[in-house]
Amino acid sequence: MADFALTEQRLAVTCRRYPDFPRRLATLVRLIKHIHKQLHDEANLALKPYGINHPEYNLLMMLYGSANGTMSPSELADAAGEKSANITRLTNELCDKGLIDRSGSADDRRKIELSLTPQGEALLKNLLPDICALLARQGHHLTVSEQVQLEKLLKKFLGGLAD
Amino acid sequence: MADFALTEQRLAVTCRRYPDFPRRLATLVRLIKHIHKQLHDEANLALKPYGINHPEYNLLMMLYGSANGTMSPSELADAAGEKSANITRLTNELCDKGLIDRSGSADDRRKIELSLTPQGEALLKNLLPDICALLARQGHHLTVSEQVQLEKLLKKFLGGLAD
DNA sequence: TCTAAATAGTACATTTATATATTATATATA
DNA sequence: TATATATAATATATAAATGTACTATTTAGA
Repeated sequence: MADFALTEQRLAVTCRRYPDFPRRLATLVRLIKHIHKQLHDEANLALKPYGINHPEYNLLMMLYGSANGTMSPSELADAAGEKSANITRLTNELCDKGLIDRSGSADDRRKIELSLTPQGEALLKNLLPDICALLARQGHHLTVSEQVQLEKLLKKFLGGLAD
Repeated sequence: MADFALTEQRLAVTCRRYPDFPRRLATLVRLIKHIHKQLHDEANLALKPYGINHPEYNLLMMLYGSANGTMSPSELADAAGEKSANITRLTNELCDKGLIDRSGSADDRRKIELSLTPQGEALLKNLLPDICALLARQGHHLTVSEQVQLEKLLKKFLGGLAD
């Protein structure tokens, strides 16, 4: 892991050179970046044996968690935090792999409905034990109450970003 | 902003379908992803008028915060969380823009030393007020004590990811 | 000293992501 | 109804990031 102490050292130098620099907030931003990168890399590694990568897994899980089993490309884009143009490519690949299905919507013919195929569901059921284990391992340093607290603070942080 | 409530709804469905799914940790991971994306996008937007993007800004700030004003490409890669091959491209561009300087190291001729040019420093001093304002705005929902608490928890979380 | 292994950086090919423009359909309003 | 505007999805071109292989130099060990 990239030692975060070095980052803090750099922030100290930065504040010495530019005293107005908001050190605490900058620290938070860099922590988020480091954590995100680490989570992304570890997920990719865990998913490789199953032939998909992290963004693809995310799309599958969005569908798995949808209320009625289908989502439009733009809903998927919003849910997964991907640009809609990227969704076209990713869903193409997932279709090619036989993991999801495309079909035109009846009530709005501009829309497309995406859904998991039986193979897609089977793949998820296959890999979820590994992913659950990964998540458990990634969080094992935190007590439940710390997780709750962290969730609360992150939600508040995210809430403030919209304005 | 993508409403996080929808994400929570999807997680609820997921847990109903797959009860072993570690909902709390998955929530944390998705929060980190959402926040990271938002921070990244907002930074890019703020930096656009200055002719650089977020990754380029990060590299400049790593150099700005370095102890002696120089870093090697691999140190930069480590600090900024970029792959070394990507650093070559990014530093090429920053050189072309006249914002950083490349020079061979005297004691190890495999190494390259990168440093900010006067123009690079000037650009940073120019844009830092905007960036500081952005950071302040992004964190304005959090009290100082919440920021401290969040930093503590994120550090603990990051620490557990290395193992 | 000589050779093998390790390290630093980059070039090139490939993959992944984004921005912009285009097509088709739906909605609102004159 | 007719026309303008908005929305959904994608195609295409461009940009950004990654993986792999390669060169040059240094370090370690026979």
